[in-house]
Amino acid sequence: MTTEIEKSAARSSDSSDNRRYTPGDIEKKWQKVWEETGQNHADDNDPRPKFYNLVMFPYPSGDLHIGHWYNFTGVDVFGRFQRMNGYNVMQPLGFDAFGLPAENAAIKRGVQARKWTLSNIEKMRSQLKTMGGIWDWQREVVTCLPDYYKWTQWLFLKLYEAGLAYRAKAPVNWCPNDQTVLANEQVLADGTCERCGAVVEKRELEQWFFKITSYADRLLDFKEVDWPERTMLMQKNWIGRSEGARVNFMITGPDGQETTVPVFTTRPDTLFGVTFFLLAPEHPLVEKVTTPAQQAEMAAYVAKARSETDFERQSSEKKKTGVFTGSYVTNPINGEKVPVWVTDYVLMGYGTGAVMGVPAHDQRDFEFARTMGLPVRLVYEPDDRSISADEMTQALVHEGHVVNSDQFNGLPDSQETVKTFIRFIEEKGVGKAEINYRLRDWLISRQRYWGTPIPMVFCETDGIVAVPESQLPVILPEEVNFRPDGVSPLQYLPEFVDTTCPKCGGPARRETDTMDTFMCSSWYFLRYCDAQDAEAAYDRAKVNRWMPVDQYTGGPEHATMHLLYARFFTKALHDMGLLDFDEPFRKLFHQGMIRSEGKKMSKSRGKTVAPDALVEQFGADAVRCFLMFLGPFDQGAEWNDKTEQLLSGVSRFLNRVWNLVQNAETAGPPVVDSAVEKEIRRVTHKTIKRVVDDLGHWALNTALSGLMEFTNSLYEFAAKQPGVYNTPAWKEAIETLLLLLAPLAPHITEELWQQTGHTGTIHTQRMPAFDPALAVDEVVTIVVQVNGKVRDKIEVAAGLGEEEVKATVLASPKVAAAMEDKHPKKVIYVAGKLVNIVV
RNA sequence: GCGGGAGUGGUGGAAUGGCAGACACGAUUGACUUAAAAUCAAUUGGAGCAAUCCGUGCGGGUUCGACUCCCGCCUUCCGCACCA
Repeated sequence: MTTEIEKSAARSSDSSDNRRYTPGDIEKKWQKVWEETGQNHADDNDPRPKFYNLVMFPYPSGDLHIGHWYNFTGVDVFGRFQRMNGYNVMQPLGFDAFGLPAENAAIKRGVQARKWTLSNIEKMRSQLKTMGGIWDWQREVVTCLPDYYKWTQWLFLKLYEAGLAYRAKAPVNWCPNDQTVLANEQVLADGTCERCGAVVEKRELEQWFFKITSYADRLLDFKEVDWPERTMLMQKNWIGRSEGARVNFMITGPDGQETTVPVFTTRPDTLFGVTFFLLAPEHPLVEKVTTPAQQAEMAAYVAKARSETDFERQSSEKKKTGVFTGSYVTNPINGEKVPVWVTDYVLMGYGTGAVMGVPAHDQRDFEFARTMGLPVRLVYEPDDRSISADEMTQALVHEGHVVNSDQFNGLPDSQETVKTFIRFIEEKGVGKAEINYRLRDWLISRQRYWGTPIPMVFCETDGIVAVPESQLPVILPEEVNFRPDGVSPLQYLPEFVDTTCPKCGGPARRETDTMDTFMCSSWYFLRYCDAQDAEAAYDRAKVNRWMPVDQYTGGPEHATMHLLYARFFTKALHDMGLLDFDEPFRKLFHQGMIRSEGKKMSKSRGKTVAPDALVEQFGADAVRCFLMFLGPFDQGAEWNDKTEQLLSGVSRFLNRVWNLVQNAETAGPPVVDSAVEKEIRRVTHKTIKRVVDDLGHWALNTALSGLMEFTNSLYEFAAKQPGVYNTPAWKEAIETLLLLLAPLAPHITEELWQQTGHTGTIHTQRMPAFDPALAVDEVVTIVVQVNGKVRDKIEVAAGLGEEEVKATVLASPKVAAAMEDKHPKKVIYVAGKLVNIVV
């Protein structure tokens, strides 16, 4: 008889048992060991094949939230998996450290942007270390430090030398209240300033651009990459290639002077249908061709268009508006004169800023014609019915055959017809075939302080002069005063602005704009290959050792920004002879995002959840598994009150894995039952197949459920036959479980690996090899259907032939009952799976 | 408007055209406990006493057989959006 006190004592000693799973201690212990043994550093000279596992680096916003953890855990699981497949995995991390939030913190709270950023990095790095990732910290890059941005400046100079950087006037977002330029992200969807709510205006400023448009066609070529279809499609749409023609019209101004105005059109086959001509409000000819009688109305219209936000102006719901210039243009194909109008639906930034109006066959032109009472002339007619221009309610697009077009009448609506027209205008010398892109040149100037200074000076005698390489880096001053007056605070620092011209030695001013932060992220993956190089941006041999990136992981929101810029950079550097390849990222994967209240979890958007408390309570392994168990990695997850409940499931699972190993320690001697051992081996090898496949294609949630099922069946084996403990098959099973789980839960598996008598780290072991012979089923369950409905399930020996299986099925009483004495018309047989009897 | 995803129990989610709901969460019950937590065991899509029937956003179709393929819708998320 045990007393209550004794029981209680047993319980409390049980709870302090040192064989209990205590993630906190285990995780700290192993993280220290891993760091000391340097096992996460990828050596350049390692003979194993390389695997460059890259994740989009974070912005150091202040603290690491659960969304970061989700992202980085998935990447780390994949990297660890590849390492266990025998690769020399390089998995670096760094910080994209220039950008607006630091500057806003400086303005609002008076902290120095640099200090704010570096302390955030410090904090995030230490938070990140608790997840036990294989980040190669020796390769860390921080883009706001001079030893990095020196080379960003150097790359700018290289692009400038190659003729890929130029300076031009361009409109920027201007807040009249704050007296400052805003980034596009700071302009809200309704066109107001995110800080003060004032309506944002456009201003023309001299800006630096990169000629990304000259790479448009190269960027449309995806032959060398294995990317998600949708990402390539987004880039294709963004680049927006359209084939067509440039056609020259002749405007006669009020002074009688003639000026050639080209238009771009994808439909030169509708040239006979032109009934008016349109100019964008910003078009340089507007003032010149407007007659005195129209001047006042035109000036008002242009001023209004300029003051409108892109959002207001580009709404397709908006009614068509416009003003007649009073002038006429000559259609080169038939010599007809048509009126020239100005309208805001023609954009200065696309094509030539001038458009030929073909209302019969373009919906926008049709609406414009109806609003302004302009004529509509059909140059295509449907093949099966006749229509009249007066009765049309919408434009006729891509239908019928050519009419009212002289010798072209009767041609079908086709690419061939378009080409026929292009040949004609080329022969006449009034135009030529042309390809146009939606893509614009990349504007990299920012009237901001916290960014890489543009290494250029302005000299009165020599004009724009590049800072020589030997004078790099152009250091960004740390102490500045912020004044909300629309210019970079750098302009108020004479010690920064005033310099001497590198060419003539005379007085010169430095460029005070800084670079778009996308510049920093367009080459960081190269710097990781040689992060500590003080002599060069990167060593060619080292970059060749690691590039291209084998696996790149990041959010889909970067499809048309960062991913396009980085490809452009790589191609441009390749063409300058600075790289041996021209595609940076071989494989791409977009992880989903953790959302709260439907929106991406991020500090700038409000609510975030910190992982620290969860890690403290359940351990990093449990949090890692939990996040990966939420669903497919590319789907992300909604974070709400119920989400965290799922953590207890994986936490229990890890405890069960732990206890499974402890139970074997206290179990008696093995009792060998060859049939049971065979069964254990079968389950083990089926699991290897499943989990390895899943880990290989990012199905991390099902990899985990496979391991849970495996663990559950091991418990069942042990419950049925306690003698299985410590049999060779059992040991193989436990070893397999630990190896397969290691990428997901690195700490507990390392600890148990040691406990089960292994030496050396589990993480550099190879993944267990799948042996198909051991995974073969001996007995299979055949599903029996009658007319497609399941009526019975029959167990048969796996090798049984078709006829024997059918005979067994037909002998089933349940099947007989379902068949109701009818004769089988047809019997479908799927080997090892199913028999369907059709009666 | 165009392009691309996604719609499955109370919840997160599984399912090479072949047993819908694996694996978990939650819930209910039981064991252990003075009690709770933890753990273990059982049940858990709906209806029905049952045999059985009904169920993967909606409507059609292909097929012996459809969550899966095809056509037409609806809802929702993402990207682009007056691009000539």
